[in-house]
Amino acid sequence: MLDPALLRQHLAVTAERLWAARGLELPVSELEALEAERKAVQVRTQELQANRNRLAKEIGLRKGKGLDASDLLAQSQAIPQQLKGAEEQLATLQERLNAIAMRIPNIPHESVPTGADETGNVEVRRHGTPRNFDFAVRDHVEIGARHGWLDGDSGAKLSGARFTVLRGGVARLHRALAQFMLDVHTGEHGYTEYNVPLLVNQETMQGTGQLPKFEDDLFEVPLGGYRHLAIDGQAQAALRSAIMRDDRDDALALLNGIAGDLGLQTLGRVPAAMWDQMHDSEALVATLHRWLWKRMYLIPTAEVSLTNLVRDEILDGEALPLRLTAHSLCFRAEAGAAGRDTRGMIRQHQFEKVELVQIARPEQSHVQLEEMTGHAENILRRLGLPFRTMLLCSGDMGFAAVKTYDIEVWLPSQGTYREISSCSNCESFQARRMQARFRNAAGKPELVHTLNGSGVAVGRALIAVMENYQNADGSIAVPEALRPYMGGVTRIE
RNA sequence: GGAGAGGUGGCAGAGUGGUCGAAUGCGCCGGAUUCGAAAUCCGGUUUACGGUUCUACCGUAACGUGGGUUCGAAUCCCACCCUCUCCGCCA
Repeated sequence: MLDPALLRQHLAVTAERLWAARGLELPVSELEALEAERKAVQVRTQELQANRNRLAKEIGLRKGKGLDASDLLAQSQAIPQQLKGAEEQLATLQERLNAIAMRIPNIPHESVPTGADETGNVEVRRHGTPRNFDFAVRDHVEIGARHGWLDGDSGAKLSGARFTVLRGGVARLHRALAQFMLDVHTGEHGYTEYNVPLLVNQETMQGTGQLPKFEDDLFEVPLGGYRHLAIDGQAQAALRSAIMRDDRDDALALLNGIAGDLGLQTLGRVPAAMWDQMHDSEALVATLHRWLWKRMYLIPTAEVSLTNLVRDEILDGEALPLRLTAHSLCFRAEAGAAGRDTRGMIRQHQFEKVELVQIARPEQSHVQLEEMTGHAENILRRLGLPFRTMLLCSGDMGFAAVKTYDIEVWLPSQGTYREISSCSNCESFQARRMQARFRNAAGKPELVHTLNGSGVAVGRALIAVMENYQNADGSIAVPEALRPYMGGVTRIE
């Protein structure tokens, strides 16, 4: 989330920057109107609250002394009702403002080149020379198929498209890669190893920015199973009628009845966005599920779990930067990638990754980004894989980042470099959502900067090793660095 | 899944309707004392949001979460979440 001050005091400039950098149009007039109203309503609400408190305190004082307070009591009678209206109005406004703010991406760092898409990315360095093959190069699918090492058909049988079964020496090589990466990061780069949950709640997904905007990219799991799916038909009909009559109180009562039946927490008021949806949509049941279901999400990257470890914490400034790493499974719905990279295991619904996360002081974070990118590059160097490092342009960066380096590994079968790591500095964007802070020199809590990077994607590293280390006879040489993890095996055949 | 206990400031822990944002102790910071230290004494020590005359002041909110009752809720009522203990099941 951007600093709210940018959306209040500097809205015009902020809108310009977002348009220039990411081609994003801010709803400026809507924000201005909501903000003006919020200010007025908040001031009025707080005045009413102050008034209530003053009278209640005075009543308490008088009663304590055994004095009569009936005049004050009479004055107080009307306040709760006025206050209820004002508080609801304020909550609705804040909800609407927040819903907009939570969907606005970060503003790129000044060192980031402006560009619309990946063609605007800038190569910053290159390492290693692609090998010359004196035989026809096979891609990882062909290499894997010969001995059943990579089995896409079985993956499809068990699960569907974008799943692959690994077998034998290649399965072991995959495991060796993950072990090797973890050992390098913990042993040489100063990271602490973590093992984290793969299934996380909504707050966690909001903290790192996957929610609310990118729900379609995630796999979700209904909590407590599918029995919560059943919504009584009569209750539904009654609710539909209340919505048509625009009767909010009745709708709320009915909603709470449904929530109670499902064993869920009841609502104090209907959230603004939910009310809008129920009004607009014929698909009432789908809307109810969306709002009432308790669900968890499979992480698309361990960045989510690792970064959220500092959510709602005030860290000791002396301890920064924190360096965290984890090897984890990652799950991605790949909703927007239909038809892309359908061959082989480049783009899977489930894959493994060793993730790097740093929690840094603001003045250090850009130095830390360079360092972390170096840590990821180091893995490829040690594996003897050619790569290049790209500075992403403004239009190609992710939602939360201010600056991102992609590391691309050479794939001989494609004759090109393919992304194997992405290292980003999010500055305070995630920290603000998470309320992740440290105590600065003045003793005041200040938002930390968060960084994350792949160190690196295990599945893609496997592909890169298979293709770059293939032999004419279809066997695969084991890179020097991995041999200790392969029981000394030098060749998979 | 069954039974029970419990969730309060950095920690421990009091508070069962009204000067309670919250006693007390520990910790931490500053000061006094001391050659110095310990001990002792004194003072201070949450966060978020908003307003403004914007390194300050004023206000609001927060005692697991969300509601309700009330002029007034940490305290009463309801729902949910989480933790702990015992039993059952299970990798």
